[in-house]
Amino acid sequence: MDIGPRLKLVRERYKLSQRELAKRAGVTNATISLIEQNRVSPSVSSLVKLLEGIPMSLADFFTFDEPPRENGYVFRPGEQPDLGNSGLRLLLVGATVQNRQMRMLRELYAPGADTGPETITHSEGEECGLVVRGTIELTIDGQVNVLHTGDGYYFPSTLPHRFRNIGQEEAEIISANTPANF
Amino acid sequence: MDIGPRLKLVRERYKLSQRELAKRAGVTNATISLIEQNRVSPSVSSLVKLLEGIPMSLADFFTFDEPPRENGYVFRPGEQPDLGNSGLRLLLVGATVQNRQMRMLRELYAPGADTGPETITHSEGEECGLVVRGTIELTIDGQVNVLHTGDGYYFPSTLPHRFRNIGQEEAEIISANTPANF
DNA sequence: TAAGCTCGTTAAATATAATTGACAAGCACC
DNA sequence: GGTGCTTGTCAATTATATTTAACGAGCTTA
Repeated sequence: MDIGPRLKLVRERYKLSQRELAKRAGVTNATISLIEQNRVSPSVSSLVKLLEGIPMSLADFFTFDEPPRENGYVFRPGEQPDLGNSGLRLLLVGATVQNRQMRMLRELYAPGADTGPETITHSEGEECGLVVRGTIELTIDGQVNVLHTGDGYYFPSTLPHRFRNIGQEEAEIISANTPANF
Repeated sequence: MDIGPRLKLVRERYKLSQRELAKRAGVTNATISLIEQNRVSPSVSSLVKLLEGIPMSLADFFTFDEPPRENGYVFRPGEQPDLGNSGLRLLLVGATVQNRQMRMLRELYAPGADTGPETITHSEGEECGLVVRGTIELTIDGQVNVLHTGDGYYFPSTLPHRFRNIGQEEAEIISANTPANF
């Protein structure tokens, strides 16, 4: 992932010159020039300063993508970036949507795939989903539920939770959460 | 956003010691120690190396958040009331949730089923969805799109829109919209 | 008890990033 | 042509990050 071109893209999209952004971010224009040429790899703290000058979050920056190709509202499978890791694919619907209010994911769990032995907790928000295929063990606040095709869930993101594919085949969930930031 | 604790959280979730991760990532353990204490702000290139050793993408890392907590959160098919009409079933996930922030529907379109010749427009909100099965013609603001299995959409509810099953078989969409009231 | 391992931390040396101060190219205006 | 402004780039200095090499704490085994 080259930070340089990406930063340049973002900066130009916001119609800022190197010097303008530098002033807002509290760094020098030379820094931006070198970063955009990939001649240095900025420290995270510098990158944060730059993004605050835009402004944009780190998460937005790294999930930033080219503007929509069709009419901007339809997202084909190839246009759904994978936010997951091995055994667990998390395909984001609407990747290029800015300032989103919610996030929809197509979640594909390999047999045995797991969101991790430790549960996940967020500081706010709600999430819901529906099992399209397979068998999922969903643990919410210590309570274990087994979900089959057609079963859904809806819970506050503040509760610790964990997803696990306990079936022999791949499992698929369509999920949505709000607000969009994890 | 403190990188240090975040890195530590991620590293420990993957049950790696500083030295183990250092070896995989091709950096020294001292580097990881200093980063996790926020005594230095790593360069992006170093952070990338570390995440490759886990492995995890930058986007994942920065959208990763603190874990959670809460329950009666699972909804079986028989507990999903139908809000639709003939030819179009709209099954609500999480019917008993109070003061919901969003609404998820399992939408089942009989062949030819239609949300109506007139388009729908709302005063606010966003909606997104994913086609799980079948072929749907989605018209947004006059633009016609044909969606197949795996295709998704995300658009502001203020745009006039219409869904129609143009396939020979039943089509299924999982959708979410926010806020929850139509 | 001591040897041998792992863990995370640290001071000093080295490598890299950020700033300072300058340059040339482009453009507008007179 | 000349002045003044903007743009992005660069060399040398300074500030910061990373490595090297060490330390103490904790644990296991002999």
